[in-house]
Amino acid sequence: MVEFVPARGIPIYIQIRDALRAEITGGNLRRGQQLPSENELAARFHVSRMTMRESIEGLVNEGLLYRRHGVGTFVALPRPQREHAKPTSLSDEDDNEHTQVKLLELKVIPATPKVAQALDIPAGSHVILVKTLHYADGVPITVQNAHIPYKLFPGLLNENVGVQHLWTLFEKAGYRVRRAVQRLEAREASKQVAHWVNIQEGAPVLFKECTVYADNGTPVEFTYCYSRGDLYTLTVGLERGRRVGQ
Amino acid sequence: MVEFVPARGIPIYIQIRDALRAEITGGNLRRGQQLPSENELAARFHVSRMTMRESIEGLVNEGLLYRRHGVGTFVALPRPQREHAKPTSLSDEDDNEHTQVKLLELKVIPATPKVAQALDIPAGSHVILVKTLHYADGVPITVQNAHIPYKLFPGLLNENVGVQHLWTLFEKAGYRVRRAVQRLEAREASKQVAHWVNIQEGAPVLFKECTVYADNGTPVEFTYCYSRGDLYTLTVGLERGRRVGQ
DNA sequence: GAGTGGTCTAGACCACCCG
DNA sequence: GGGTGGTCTAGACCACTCG
Repeated sequence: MVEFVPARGIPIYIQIRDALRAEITGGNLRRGQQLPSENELAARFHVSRMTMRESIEGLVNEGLLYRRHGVGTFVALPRPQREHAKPTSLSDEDDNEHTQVKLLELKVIPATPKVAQALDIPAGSHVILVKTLHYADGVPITVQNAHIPYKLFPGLLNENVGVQHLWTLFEKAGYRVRRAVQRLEAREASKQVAHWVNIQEGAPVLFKECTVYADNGTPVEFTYCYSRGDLYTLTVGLERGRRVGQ
Repeated sequence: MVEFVPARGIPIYIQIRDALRAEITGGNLRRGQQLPSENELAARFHVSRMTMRESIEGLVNEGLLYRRHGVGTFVALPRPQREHAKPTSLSDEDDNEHTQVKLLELKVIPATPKVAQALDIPAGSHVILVKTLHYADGVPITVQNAHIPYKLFPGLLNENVGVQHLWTLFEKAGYRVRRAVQRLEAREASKQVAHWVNIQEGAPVLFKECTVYADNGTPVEFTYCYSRGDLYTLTVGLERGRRVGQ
């Protein structure tokens, strides 16, 4: 935490933040340990205290540090799991190498009333349906029906849908994905779902409805998912808002 | 957004933030509308630009505004639902007046290995078991088994458990609840669960495991929940971290 | 009282976007 | 080029906690 040569091009407060994060996750700073005061850190890194605070702020938001007014700044425990849970457009943890995705259908259809409402478009508008089957270790786990407003992404049909996350395509089109709302239920498998994921009709499935929003609030995706109850666990990290209402 | 008399005792940036939030949610500022520049707002509220930015920052984090470098600050759509989803220690949306909670059991037991691991305490340590049944509109929906390290809250047994959220009790004891991790599955109802929520054995239930952490990273609660699949929907808001990795 | 984090100022220069 | 947000400074005073 002593030697520090700022690079050009990258904001200093981010460089300091990265340096501190490395110290913490690397184990040089132990859990519960108190950091030097903001003034001392600012002097050590040769920046103003405001800049130093900006660095610390980010780590507090990440949950790596916490502050106590009038006392000091401390190292929190390592993050329990995948916090800052990025909402993902697929089945939430499909990033590892043991998962595969198979494209079942890709076509333009009129939006059902429910889909239209979720996407905030007129009922019957064109939406792109992306139906996929998701495997883990070769076993089919999840059937997913994603709906995307055709107007927002008219070029989507030419892209490599199913291979990349839909999100990647959204960002290419200039929509920064920011929020998602999921609704979760336990249901009985319909005949169709049972067929796809290879279980008995009526067996429990985790049903998920998910609406994804860009940072300007536009809904960009509405998805139904059906996952095998016996093989699928959805993990969600929740965080309390920062300084909200205070 | 013009007249503004700062009150004493409350930080100005919070007062400005509240004023702006009211403008937005009140509908005076429409979605997509551009706000005056930071400089102009600072002048209007008679504060420095840094203070003005602090106000805006919070609203951006809440998702009410978004910024575009070199362009301006804009009003996002109203929040889709209960974003900033506070993790709640109960079944997640038990705040309204149509829900009741019945205390089934309250006792100290030795921690099972799984509970001990989740709470980061030695196996067999004392934990407080709070078993509750949650009703919506008079219908039993959820059975919950909450486990709390006895060492952290030795006085909990004397409190009005079951009436207030456990969280309230945590905060009284000086633990600020900050994060939670939930694991969700669809399962078949066991005979016991089926009995409590009045469904057939084998019917689908939403199973939830939840670990709750204080802001210093200490696990304060580990909970199992079983909810009727046909009547219960869990809604979760996800947000992308701010400036994470950037 | 001494030290900490919390708030706030009045400037500055930079990076980005647009016409 | 002109306006926007992004970064940064070198101070100041306040509110909180603890010994």
